[in-house]
Amino acid sequence: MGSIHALHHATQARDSDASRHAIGLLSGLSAETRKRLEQLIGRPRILHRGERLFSAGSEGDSLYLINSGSFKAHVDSDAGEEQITGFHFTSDLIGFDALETGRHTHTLEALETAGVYRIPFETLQQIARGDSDLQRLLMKKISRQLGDEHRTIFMLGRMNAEQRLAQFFIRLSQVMQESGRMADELNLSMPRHDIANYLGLALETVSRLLHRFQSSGLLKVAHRNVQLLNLDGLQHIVRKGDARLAQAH
Amino acid sequence: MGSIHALHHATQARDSDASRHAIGLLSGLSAETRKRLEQLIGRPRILHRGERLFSAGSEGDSLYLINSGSFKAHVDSDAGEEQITGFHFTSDLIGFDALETGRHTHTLEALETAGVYRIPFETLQQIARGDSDLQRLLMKKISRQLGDEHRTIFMLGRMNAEQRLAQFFIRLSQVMQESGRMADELNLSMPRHDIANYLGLALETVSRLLHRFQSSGLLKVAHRNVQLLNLDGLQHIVRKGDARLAQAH
DNA sequence: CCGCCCGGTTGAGGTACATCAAGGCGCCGA
DNA sequence: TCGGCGCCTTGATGTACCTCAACCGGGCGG
Repeated sequence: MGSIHALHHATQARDSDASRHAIGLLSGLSAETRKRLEQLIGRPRILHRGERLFSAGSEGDSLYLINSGSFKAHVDSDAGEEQITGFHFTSDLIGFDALETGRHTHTLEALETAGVYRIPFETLQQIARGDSDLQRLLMKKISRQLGDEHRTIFMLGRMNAEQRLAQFFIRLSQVMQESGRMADELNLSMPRHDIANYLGLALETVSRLLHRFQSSGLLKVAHRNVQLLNLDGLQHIVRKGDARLAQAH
Repeated sequence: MGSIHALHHATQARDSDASRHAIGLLSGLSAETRKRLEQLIGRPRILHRGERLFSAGSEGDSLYLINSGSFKAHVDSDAGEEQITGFHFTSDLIGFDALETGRHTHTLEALETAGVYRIPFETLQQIARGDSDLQRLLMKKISRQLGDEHRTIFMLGRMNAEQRLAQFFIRLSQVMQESGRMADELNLSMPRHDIANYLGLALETVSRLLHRFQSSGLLKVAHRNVQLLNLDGLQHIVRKGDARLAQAH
């Protein structure tokens, strides 16, 4: 799911703090490289809900570092059908998809007010030429995205509805942990419609499953706030594909 | 589908010729770089059907250039369920998935006898440091894979069975064209089971659809040989999701 | 040349999900 | 305070596809 990073910030940091936060992701790099990167990126661009960072088919020669907020990435058919390929959140690096042809293969749309740094790819690569750590970091980020998409493909190809939703929450929880926040409370930044679309389900199915999960004591849902009460149980569903087994234990 | 490159070679070239072919994919690079690469790669490793180039979870510090033959890439659940994420064929560069953590996220298995060059990633990157064309080539290859996986995700999330199979053949046909061969005759290197798995369908469904496509005059299937008789019709199915429209015209 | 086995086809029946349809609820603006 | 409108929930029905099961045919070993 790209990095399935689509959570609300409970607190919105001041711009300067937030900036340091996202750029901090580039730690481990030499002071020299960091300095050059900081000069390169300038001020973040602000987007509001529904605004597009870029669209499928548009030209792209840059990467974008998400400083705050969240995005959905989607591809669209000629008929205008949309399929969300992943969600992205603070510290994600996006835009790799334009590298092959110079045009983006998917669209990135803000789920809430968000800020991103634009990083011209050519310049970034010049800097990377002199810093193998940065080179490695870039490869890691793009490789991670490949891994995320493999997981998404597995989900869509082999999992039933329960497994999909359970895995969705588990991965959101993991992302929370990685960014150092509570892993058992989620504030979803996307509507049910987008969750369903991402999972390849009808939104009614998602709604019913949420109800069932709550009845099973797996989680507690209030609007877009979700308390994860039994992560083991969710994990159990993903493995066995049967919710009844989860509450049995 | 990675590059959905899984076709038989109608003719098997001599080793030296085949080698030149795959390495030829690196054309556009400077003579100096090509020379260094050719020194780097040595002799190809030969794998037979069912053998694994690498497995999910295993350590990986190299890329692999497919010189001949074809592979399926798949991820597996704890329960041993397999989901094919893509097919790869001659001239594909694979193994990017290990870059993030040093371990592969999926398994690559030969569909037929195949030869691959191993390219240690660290060394490759050193060479790339002095050659921005090679750097760009690497990025293009990995970016292409991202684009392929986006298409796969769309297929699994939004398309019905007919659309999936039609798209499968269209993409195989495109790959044929790119490698300069007849675009209307396919010699599949994978069994029905793998096609079905990749498309997220039961193999019986694939079998029935093949029959229907043949009845509609869209293609002619004999064992693993498939003649594409009406690519426009297939394209029509992908767009509209309704085979009856295809034969109507 | 025969028989087996694997990959593929064909058929009958079940089901997990989508679709269609009718509310409910919280939020915003008047 | 009251509509009105998104967003979500809940229920009733339909169906695309899966599952189970029998069968077919070609290739290969004996």
